[in-house]
Amino acid sequence: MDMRSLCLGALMAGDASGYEIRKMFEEGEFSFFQMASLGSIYPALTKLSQDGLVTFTEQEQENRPDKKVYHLTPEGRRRFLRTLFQTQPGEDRYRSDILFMLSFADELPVELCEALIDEYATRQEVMLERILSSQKDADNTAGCVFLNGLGDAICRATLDFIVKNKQPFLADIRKRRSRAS
Amino acid sequence: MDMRSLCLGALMAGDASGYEIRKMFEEGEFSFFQMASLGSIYPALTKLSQDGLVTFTEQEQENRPDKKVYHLTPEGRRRFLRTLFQTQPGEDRYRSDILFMLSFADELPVELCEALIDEYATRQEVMLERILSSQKDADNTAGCVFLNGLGDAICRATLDFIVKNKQPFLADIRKRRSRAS
DNA sequence: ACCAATATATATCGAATTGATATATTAAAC
DNA sequence: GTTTAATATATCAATTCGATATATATTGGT
Repeated sequence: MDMRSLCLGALMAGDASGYEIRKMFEEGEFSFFQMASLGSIYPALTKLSQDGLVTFTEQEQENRPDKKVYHLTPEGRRRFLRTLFQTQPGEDRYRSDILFMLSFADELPVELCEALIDEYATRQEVMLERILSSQKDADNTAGCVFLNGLGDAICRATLDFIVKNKQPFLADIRKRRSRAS
Repeated sequence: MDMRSLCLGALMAGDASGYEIRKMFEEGEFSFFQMASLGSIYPALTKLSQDGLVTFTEQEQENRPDKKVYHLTPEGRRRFLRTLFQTQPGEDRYRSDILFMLSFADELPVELCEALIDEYATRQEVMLERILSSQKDADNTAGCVFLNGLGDAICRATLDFIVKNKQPFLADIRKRRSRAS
């Protein structure tokens, strides 16, 4: 899914500036399964504006830089929904430095392995907290309710696995190491 | 984690060609939490070779194009491990077109929502199958055993959630739709 | 027997994306 | 009173992706 479609999707929920769209991907509704940086959002919005799929009004704010608030045109809305109908979704991609590093556990000090696992667990806890607070919102769409539930289940399964397997894993490394020496 | 470090990591397990390294990220051990395309692997190997972190021997194969088999130098190995010690791992990133599309479930036909969920479940089943067959390997490192277990747990939690929540979710969409009309 | 598709293998290149930085102002924290 | 974080847009070099070119062998279908 290209950045222009992602921006159209973000504007489906209502008007927003580029900065606000980034927040939707950084902290908001989309942050659990998509991402977008400012360096890709601004050019995408410019292009969408040229193509007539969005319009913008420059809002002068007191004591703030001007804000360009983008708004989906009917054609933009139609185009986005058509994209959803027509495009076969790309493959999911998960990228984790921590898990990559942990795959070399045999070559690392046990303390580092433990630190990596703890860091991974902490991040999952933070994500779970964010999901739980998002679940409290009353105005969630059906899709958001489902996706929050899925995220909740995955985080819990991950944390549960770590609680049960961290110590056995570290013991396994120590055992292999003593056997090798 | 940049591509050069990923390639060094791939070569930790043994000598490999660029094509074989891609397979490690596409289908093999790393495929669950990292990715790398040929267009980034080949330049990275060239650069690593210039920097003396890897060497390569051109193997003439009968009835096959020549194969450049890359080999980690002691310096390359040291550099990689130092990278693991020093770099604080980047944030995990998950990107899913299907889940993004499902967040607009309220605007989509119920049939499309169901198809998207089914497709998501199928992909998870395929991944689980791959993890299970990887778990059968006798020569797995401690890290691989742990990571396969984690992947297993996450896939099962995901599939379990879908089994329990797919029909209620579709019913919720239908209910909201009838209420709106 | 023949044709298409898949697999092995390297390499390149345009297009897209990231991540950092520049610019400017305000609010909050310390 | 000074630094840090937040709001806000914009640009740009470096990186990465995805597609394509090139060449050959094997596999599978008709």
